[in-house]
Amino acid sequence: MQPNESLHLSVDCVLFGYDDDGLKVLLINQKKDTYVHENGQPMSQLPGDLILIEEGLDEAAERVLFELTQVNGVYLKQFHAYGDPNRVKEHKDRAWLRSVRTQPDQRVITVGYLGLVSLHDHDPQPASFAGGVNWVDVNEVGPLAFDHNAILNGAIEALQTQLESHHISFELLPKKFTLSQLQALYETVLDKKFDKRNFRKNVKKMSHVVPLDEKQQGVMHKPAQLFSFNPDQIEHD
Amino acid sequence: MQPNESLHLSVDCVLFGYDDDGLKVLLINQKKDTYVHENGQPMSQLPGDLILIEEGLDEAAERVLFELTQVNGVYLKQFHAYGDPNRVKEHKDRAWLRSVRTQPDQRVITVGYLGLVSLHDHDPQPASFAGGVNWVDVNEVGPLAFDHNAILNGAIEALQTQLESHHISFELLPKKFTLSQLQALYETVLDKKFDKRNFRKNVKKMSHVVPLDEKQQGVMHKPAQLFSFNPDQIEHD
DNA sequence: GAATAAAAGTGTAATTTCAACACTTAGTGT
DNA sequence: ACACTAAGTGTTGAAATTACACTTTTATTC
Repeated sequence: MQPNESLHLSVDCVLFGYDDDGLKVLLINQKKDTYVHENGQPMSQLPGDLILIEEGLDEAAERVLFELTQVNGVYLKQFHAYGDPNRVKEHKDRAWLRSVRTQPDQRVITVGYLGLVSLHDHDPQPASFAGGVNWVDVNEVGPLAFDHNAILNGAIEALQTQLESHHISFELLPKKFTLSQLQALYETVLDKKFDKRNFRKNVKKMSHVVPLDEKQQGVMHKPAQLFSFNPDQIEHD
Repeated sequence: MQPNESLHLSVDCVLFGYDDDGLKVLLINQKKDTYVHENGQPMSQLPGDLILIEEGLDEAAERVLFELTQVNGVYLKQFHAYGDPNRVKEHKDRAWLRSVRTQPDQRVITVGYLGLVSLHDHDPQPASFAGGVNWVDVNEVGPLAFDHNAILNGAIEALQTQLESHHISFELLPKKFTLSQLQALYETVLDKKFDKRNFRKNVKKMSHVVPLDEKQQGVMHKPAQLFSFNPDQIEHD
C-alpha cells in the first residue's frame, strides 16, 4: 500500500458527430492484428491518449482530438473520471497494451470528455495514423476495448442531460439549419418524439435561435426557412 | 514533452453537513505553522489525500472520508476532476507541500467528491490527527489552500443541480424529519424561498416520502408530523 | 401548364401545472 | 384559561403543456 508512485492519466474523447442520418461516434481501430476480437474482427476504441506532463486536462483532450480529426474549437467538456484499478487489466486488452506501451502493466486513470461536431459543416478528416478511423452509429457500436463501452454510455447520458439544459444542440447542427433538423436532432438524442407545432412554439421562446433571410434550396417540396443561432445569447452553464 | 512518467492523483472530499442552523462544509487546518495566511491565520483546506496504487477512486474517497470523520456509508459521488498543471504550484502552498510531501514539485491531479451527511443523526467525530477539523458554514468559508475554493464552488453547484433531480435531500436530514425541515433544507441549498402550501403539495407527489405514525415531541407549539423516506423508491440517477 | 408528391408551416381548445394568498389547530408554558 | 409558536390546510387565476388536421410552397412528371 504505497501512495501512487507512478500511475498514468489519460483522456478519452467521446466525439459525437451528427448529420441527417443520425448520431455517430468516432471510433478508431488498431492496425495491430494482435488486437482483435475472438472472431478476428479488429477491436475498436475511443480516441484517447496519455496526457503530457505539462498539459492541462482540457488541453490534452483538445490535442488528442486535433491529432485524430484535425478539428479545432469544438465543444469539448469533461464528464467523468474512470479509475477502476483493473480497467486496463482485462485479458482481451493485454496483448495490445504490451505491444504499444513501455509500461503496459501501469494503472491508467482516464478522464472522459464529451465532444460534439456537426458532420454537415466541418467534415472532420480523421488522420488515420493509427489504423481505421470511423464514424459509427451510436446504436450499432459493438464491444469496445477496455471499459470504453461504459465510458460511451456515460457520455450518452451526459449528452442527454445537457442537451436541454446547456443549449448545446447547435454544436451538432450546420451553421444554418431548419427547424425540422433541430427537431430530428432532439428526437434522435433523446429517443423520443415531439409534436411539430409544440416544438416550434418552444423554439420561438429561445432567444438564441434566430431566423435568417434565407430558404432551403433544391428540395422537392416547400423549402424551409433557415435558422441560425446567436452565440452571444448562449449560456453554456 | 514526455508522457506522464510520474504524476500524482488525489481525491478531495467536499463533505457537506446539514443541521437546523445551516449547511456546513468540513475543513481541516494544518498544525504546521508554516502553512498560514499572511495574517498568521491557519490555512484551511478540503480533506483530501493521494490515492493508493491499488485503490479505486470511489474507494479512495471513502477511505479519506472515513479516516477524517469516522463516517461510513454516506452518499459520496465524484463530480469533477481538476487538473491544471499549476494547481499546486502557488507560492502560498509551496512551503507546506515541501514539509509534508516526498515529491513536493510533483504535479497533482485531483478528483472532487461530493459527500453528504446529516449532522442530526450521526454526528461525525472528526479524527483530528491533522490539526483542527471544523464544520464551517458554507457562507463563511475564507480563502483555502490550492484551488480548493474553486473545488468547493464546483461542489455547491453540483449539489444544487442534483438536489432536485437526484433525490439526495434525505442524505442531509435525520431519518425522521418534518416537512418544515425538508423545506428549510431546500431553501438553504437553493438559496430561494418556497411557499409552504405549494411545497407540501409537491412533497405529496413524491412516493418516496412516507408519513410516519409519529409526531415531534417536546416542542412549544403544535407538534409536526414526522416523515421518513423509503430508500427502495429512490432513483439516485 | 396541370397534376402530383413531399415536407413546411400554422392555431385553437382542453387539460394540467404553477403561483399567490390567510386563517385555524394543537401543543407548551405561565 | 390564556398566550405563544409553528403546523397544517384549499381555492382561484394565470401560465404552460398537450393533442390535434389542414393549407402552402416548391420540384417533378406527363
